Amino acid sequence: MLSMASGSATGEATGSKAVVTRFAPSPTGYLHIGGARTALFNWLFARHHGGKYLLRIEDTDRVRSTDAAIDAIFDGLGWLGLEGDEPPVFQFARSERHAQVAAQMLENGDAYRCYLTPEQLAERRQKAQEERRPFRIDSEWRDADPSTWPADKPYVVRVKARRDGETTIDDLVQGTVTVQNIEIDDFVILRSDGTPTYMLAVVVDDNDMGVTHVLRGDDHLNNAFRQLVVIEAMGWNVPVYGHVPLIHGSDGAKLSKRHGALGVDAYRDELGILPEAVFNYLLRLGWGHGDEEIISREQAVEWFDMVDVGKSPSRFDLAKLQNLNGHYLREADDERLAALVAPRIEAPARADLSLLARAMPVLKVRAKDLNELAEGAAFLFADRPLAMSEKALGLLNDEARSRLAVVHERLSILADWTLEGLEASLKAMAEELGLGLGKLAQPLRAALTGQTTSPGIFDVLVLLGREESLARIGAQANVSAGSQA
RNA sequence: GGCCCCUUCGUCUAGCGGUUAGGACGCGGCCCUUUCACGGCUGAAACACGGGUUCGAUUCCCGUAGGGGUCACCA
Repeated sequence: MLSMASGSATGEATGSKAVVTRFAPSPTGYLHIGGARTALFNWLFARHHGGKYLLRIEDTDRVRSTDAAIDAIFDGLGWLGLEGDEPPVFQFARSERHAQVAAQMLENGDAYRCYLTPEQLAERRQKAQEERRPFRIDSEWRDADPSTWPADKPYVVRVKARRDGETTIDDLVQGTVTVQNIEIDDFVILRSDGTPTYMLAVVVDDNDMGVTHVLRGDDHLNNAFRQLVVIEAMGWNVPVYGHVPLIHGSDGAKLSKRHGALGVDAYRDELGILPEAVFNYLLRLGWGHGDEEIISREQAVEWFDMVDVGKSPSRFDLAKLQNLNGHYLREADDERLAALVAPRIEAPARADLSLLARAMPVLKVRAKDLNELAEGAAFLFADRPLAMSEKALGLLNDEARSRLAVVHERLSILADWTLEGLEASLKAMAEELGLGLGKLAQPLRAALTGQTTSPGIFDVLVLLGREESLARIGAQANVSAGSQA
């Protein structure tokens, strides 16, 4: 048995030990953005301190855990580059060990068999509510002599939490938090079917895995006090805790799976976001380093520490993520982007990777996600006759079409089909006609891309090549009004 | 409701007793310009409220209000 009236976990206690962190998701759904950030912080903290970052799948809830979810979680972590340093631990596989610990606690008198039925509990709970007084488990089995334990009735094993004194946790994020022990209930550690609950398993596994720092969402802060009961009963080392505030939706409500929280796979597949953008965005959500905004992985490892994690919850802001994504898109390798964008193009059969990669430098500056990139690239692979947008059509009036005829004529005899050659030729043409370059460029853009916006017109001409360009211009250049193809 | 936590521009944040309260996203304007972007410049925009402590509070303390979390044989 440990100390008397109180237990405590201090931040300094393990300062000299090698850091071991862990991310322990329950596989009941995809890896959502909040979980991803928790994983990120654990990874970063371990890297920063030269420690280890482990993964544990909390699958003790056999009904809600699925293999698909496990795959989705590993998939998401892999995408973000947050794989564990060792093979993941599957909690359910360790249930025998958990039961052993429960037995040990039973033997030491730190836990007891409780024969209260769920119905009895529900009844008491309801009664407490009706009388408007706080409900606390107060099992008559708590102090029953083991010799009176029925052998043939179902029971759960409850921890025997002390009812006097208080417990303090020195949290890396939340600071000093103290709770009266009377608030900590005799929670269940072993279900009536003999399987361990999360509250037991998490403590046993963290201990056995040598976890020194437990960094997780602050929805677990209250749980930490309960887990301390088991830790103290077993005489184990108390880990350093760091409870990170949750991420809320843009409306301020808790970001849950039914309130707009997407899996990281959705950011990748549906929104076309790059992993480095998610990494950077999540890093800055709840953590800051002066005025720094664009932070590389390496820089993050160097700078990250829990003392800089804020105590207040933050809202998820998609616009900022997209802005960041635009930045990383512009920095990204063109071949890589081409490969990512090709599957998103309408006519994938014609999405020539090398052309796409060549076009990428002028395409990526005007996109903030892969979908926009694909839209911007679509004209490169469009079939003739080109589909014209409303606005593009509006640009192609009689006057414009007759100018296109001139352009077609002149370009068809242009020897130097390069950026420089085309620019010189078109500028000369505009000057001869007494027009601004825009008067020529806009109709030309419409004819070549079917849109009113595109990369620079000379780039478009070069990318499409002489033959295709002339064909597209020719299709729209006409002296007879109304012809559209 | 009990317990715990939180509160700087709309959002993410810097600040750690004395600042014209800084940066970023978003929004407005200007510049660049063949369109759209990018980029550059620039504008509007915040210390929730009330008491203290102090020569002086955004910063420290206490309330109030608001927000969040948690109260399972889920994790």
